[in-house]
Amino acid sequence: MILGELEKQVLNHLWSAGEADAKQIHAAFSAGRSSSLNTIQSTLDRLYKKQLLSRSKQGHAFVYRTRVDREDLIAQLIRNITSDLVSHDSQSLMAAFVSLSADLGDDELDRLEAMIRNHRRKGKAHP
Amino acid sequence: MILGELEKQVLNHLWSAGEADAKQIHAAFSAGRSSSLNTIQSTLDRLYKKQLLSRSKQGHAFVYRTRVDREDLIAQLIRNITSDLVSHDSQSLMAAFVSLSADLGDDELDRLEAMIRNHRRKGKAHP
DNA sequence: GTAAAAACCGACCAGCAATCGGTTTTTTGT
DNA sequence: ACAAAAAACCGATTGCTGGTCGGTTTTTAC
Repeated sequence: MILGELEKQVLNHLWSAGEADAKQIHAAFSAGRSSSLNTIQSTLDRLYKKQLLSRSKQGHAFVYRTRVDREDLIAQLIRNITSDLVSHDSQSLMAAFVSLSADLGDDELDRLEAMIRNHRRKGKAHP
Repeated sequence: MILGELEKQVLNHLWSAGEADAKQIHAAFSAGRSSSLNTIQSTLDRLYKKQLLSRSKQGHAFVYRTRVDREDLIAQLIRNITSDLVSHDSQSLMAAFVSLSADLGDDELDRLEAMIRNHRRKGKAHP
């Protein structure tokens, strides 16, 4: 699965806003990016069909919410894009990630190491 | 930039073989995947135009080589696919990666930590 | 110099994101 | 209940990219 620009922006908005309907998103985007309300609706529908959003009618219009966490979606996208490129071992992926984090500061590296430690603990506690 | 299946397979082959011409790749793929020699040539040409391959005439035909390391390409793909999704902070990307490495074993986590340490040293030594 | 091999050109199809006009359905206000 | 407004839905178009080759030109080899 691949995501377009507008789709990503809509997801971003929903991650920070929590929930919104097409009209609200259109209003929020009107400053800067201009897409018709219909376009926003189509995009929401596409994301809904991709099962990245859930929706329910609250009052007049559909209100959309994300169905995935940002990190999980990113992880999924990475998995897709790198499949067939990192088949057997995870070595390349790890190396790629380290190279990717070339501009990480010391404190960010600290946090990453902490995450790894935490991940390790969780793996042990929750087999 | 996004890569198709065949493009990835061609890159994989070149990473392991070192170098090859269209005919050799076509021959290597003939068992399993079947694409015409022309298709392989087109794919090589597309990758060449994307500057992912270099080529030179050795003897009769163009011989292609990769111009990027596997890890660097993966890193670039990740950067592209996640742009606009991880703009301001790198936190999400790190979290995504940790979630991505859910199936990493202890020794792989060890290696990852070693890579981070090494990366840190390099950053200090080479500012 | 001719025949084989390779490169190149151009075309076509498929899939997907973005775009939006127009129509139907639903909601709302009187 | 009905008309107006809002929202959802349908369908079409455009643009881009990968995969696929046929056919033609250029290069190489004998």
